[in-house]
Amino acid sequence: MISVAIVDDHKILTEGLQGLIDESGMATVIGIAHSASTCRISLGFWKPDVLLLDIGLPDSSGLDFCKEIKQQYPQIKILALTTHNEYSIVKQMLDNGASGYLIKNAMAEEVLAGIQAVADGNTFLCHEINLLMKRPKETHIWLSQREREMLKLIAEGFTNGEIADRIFLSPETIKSYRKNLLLKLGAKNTAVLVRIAMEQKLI
Amino acid sequence: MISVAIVDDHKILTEGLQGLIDESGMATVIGIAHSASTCRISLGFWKPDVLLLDIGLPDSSGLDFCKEIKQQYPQIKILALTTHNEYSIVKQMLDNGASGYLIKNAMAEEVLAGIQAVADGNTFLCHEINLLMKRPKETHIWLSQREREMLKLIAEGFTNGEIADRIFLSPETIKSYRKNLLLKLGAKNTAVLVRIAMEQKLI
DNA sequence: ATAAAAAACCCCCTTTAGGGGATAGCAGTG
DNA sequence: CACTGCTATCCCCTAAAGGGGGTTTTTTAT
Repeated sequence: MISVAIVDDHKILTEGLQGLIDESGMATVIGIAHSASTCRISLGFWKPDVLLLDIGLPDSSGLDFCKEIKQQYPQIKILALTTHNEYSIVKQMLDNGASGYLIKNAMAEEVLAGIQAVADGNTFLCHEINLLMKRPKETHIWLSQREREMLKLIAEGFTNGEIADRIFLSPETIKSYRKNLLLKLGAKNTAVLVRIAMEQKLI
Repeated sequence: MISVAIVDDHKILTEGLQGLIDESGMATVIGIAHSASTCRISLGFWKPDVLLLDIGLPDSSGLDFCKEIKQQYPQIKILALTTHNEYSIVKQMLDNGASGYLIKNAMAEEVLAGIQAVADGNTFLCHEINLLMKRPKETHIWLSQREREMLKLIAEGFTNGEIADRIFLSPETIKSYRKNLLLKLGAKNTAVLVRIAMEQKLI
């Protein structure tokens, strides 16, 4: 019997999940938390095999929280359960140690299949996410650390000069990065750049 | 007994909701749809008293769908059930005919209270949304039709001149709108303008 | 009735962004 | 070893945005 813990602030969803998992016979829910902080306290007691983790938690990003849990409890398999179907979010989640990724409109069967798969040490992606990740590389936008940093500063309204001062680079360098970002994201100008960045959840 | 229909693409959530409502004794779920199109077909047969409606449907915006349903079936009370806690979304939903608004991290009791309230002809907002809507007017951002239109065109990357051509106005007028938008949203430049617009779901 | 708003328009001037290049070190990979 | 990607730098020039004013008409709400 696989022990499962759930962290999600959608209370109705967690109740539904609990019923679904407990009735499956293959796994049992040993704990539910509605925030990262309460989960942090209880996780040591629960010691679940699998943790179902949402990203939009009220007090923390599931992305950071995933990394944190994996460092403290490397044996716990993390199965992301979110509404996000953007490449950058999925990639970050997997990079941060998640063993699987489900989107919330997945079928109930996929949740159970995912729990089974990650408990067995495999990686599991639900159908829609699997299709997303298998798309040719060119359709995915992926930026370097510096580029993401730049993008954040641009979206915060800093000019090239201000960014240069802030991160101790030449304004001309910032200009180059900016041009490159426009190219990479296929944006005509800053307005579109910021829009795409937010749509793709790059910032 | 209040008859309830649910439209939401999160299958696990709808199952949980169904159990919750059916067990309450005060209402019964007579239909579930996972998309606007399937709901559109079934709604005439179901004739529910209350419709629980999500916004992030795969094939349509719940905002538009709400207006559509209200026009065709004015007697059906619509209770929004979404993840969005932005003023503009709540306001648009209520303007489009919704009788109530719940966010998905609300307590189970609030869902039942909401169903009861809207079935009785009252307006119902869950606790968090009630607080949000009661905040002083100045903290809410609300734009005119023209301003929203402008904002969309700016976020699509059009320059003042291009926008002017497109909507047959003087480029100087567009400039004025732009300056005004920066003021209203408290944005330093276009990058911040677009970011805030997307954060507040104004576009 | 009258006061807000929304909607539309105009001028001057400065700053910032964008389009077009080009160069070069340095890390990791086949 | 060549190649690719990331980092960082520089120049020229044009286009666009932003800051500071200002006016008028129409619509909408009280």
